[in-house]
Amino acid sequence: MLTIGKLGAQAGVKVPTIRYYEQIGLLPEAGRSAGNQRLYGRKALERLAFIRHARDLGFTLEAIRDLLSLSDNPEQPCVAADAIARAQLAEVERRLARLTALKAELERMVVQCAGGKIADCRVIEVLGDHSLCSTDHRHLESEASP
Amino acid sequence: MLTIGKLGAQAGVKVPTIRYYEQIGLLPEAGRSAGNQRLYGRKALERLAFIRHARDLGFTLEAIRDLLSLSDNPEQPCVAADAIARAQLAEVERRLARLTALKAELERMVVQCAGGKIADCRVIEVLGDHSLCSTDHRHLESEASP
DNA sequence: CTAATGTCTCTAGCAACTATAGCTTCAAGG
DNA sequence: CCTTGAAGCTATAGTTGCTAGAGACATTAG
Ligand SMILES: [Zn+2]
Ligand SMILES: [Zn+2]
Ligand SMILES: [Zn+2]
Ligand SMILES: [Zn+2]
Repeated sequence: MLTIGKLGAQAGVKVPTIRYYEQIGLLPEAGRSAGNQRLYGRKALERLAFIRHARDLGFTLEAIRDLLSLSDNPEQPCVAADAIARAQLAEVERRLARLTALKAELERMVVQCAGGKIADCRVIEVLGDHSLCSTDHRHLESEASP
Repeated sequence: MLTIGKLGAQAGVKVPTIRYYEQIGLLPEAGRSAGNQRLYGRKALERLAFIRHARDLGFTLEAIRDLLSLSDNPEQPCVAADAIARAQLAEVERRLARLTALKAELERMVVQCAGGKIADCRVIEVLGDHSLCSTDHRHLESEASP
């Protein structure tokens, strides 16, 4: 049996994060020691490692919640899980496209600046006027984190 | 003079967002009409467009605050502005590298799944075990938004 | 003049944590 | 056995960049 600190160290997750996952129902309520401290077994470690890895791959906690409940029913078909993964892949591809455009614009800005006064700075100038940009990089749809 | 709604429409920024920018001091307090409604001139529109464009390029509000105060001093040298832009470029490049790795892993997962039961699903399997990954895609340093 | 927008303030909520405060429990050394 | 320090507990508030709602006032079109 692991204390919360050991569990966190093994899974690479900070202690308050584990408590947060329990609070939002992503981890089941842990058993407690005589002194009211949480205790975890191998299953909890596996579940937490799953969460951690999925987070590292950019899945949202909502998606992870669904993936976990799917993985609790091993006899079901896996199409739903695959769909979640494909949606995540599509999301990553959209961000990649946008970031690639941003990178191009930022490089252009930085390269074009001759390094004089603010009044002549290309960085400031381009930031004030999107028509100086070479791509249409604007935020069209919503976008989430990492 | 523009009302807040017209200003937002011209700059492509939602009305509550403008009020939010004023609240956090990114926009100066607007003048008011007789009936206490905010009124904006050309300078406010330019400033808001600058903010919007910088946001679209991924700068944080903190960075934008600095850029704006730099652009208010046109006689100063522009090295500080260029440094902010270069830092943003570096940030974008780091995210790009990470997202590229994520994309590779997600593609591998999706392709390898044969589409049977959850118990045999490669997606679920890989999520539970990072050693099945081909790259080290983990969250090493902190990372900010889109 | 009335009805439909538009605007006002204020508060609360979103994701996914992180930090703080003030307490209790545990493990190890003397 | 006792003390000290680390680790654990709860609860609350803060982070970023907005967005949504309630309820009241202003403006404008017909
Ligand atoms: Zn410059
Ligand atoms: Zn642009
Ligand atoms: Zn599958
Ligand atoms: Zn992995």
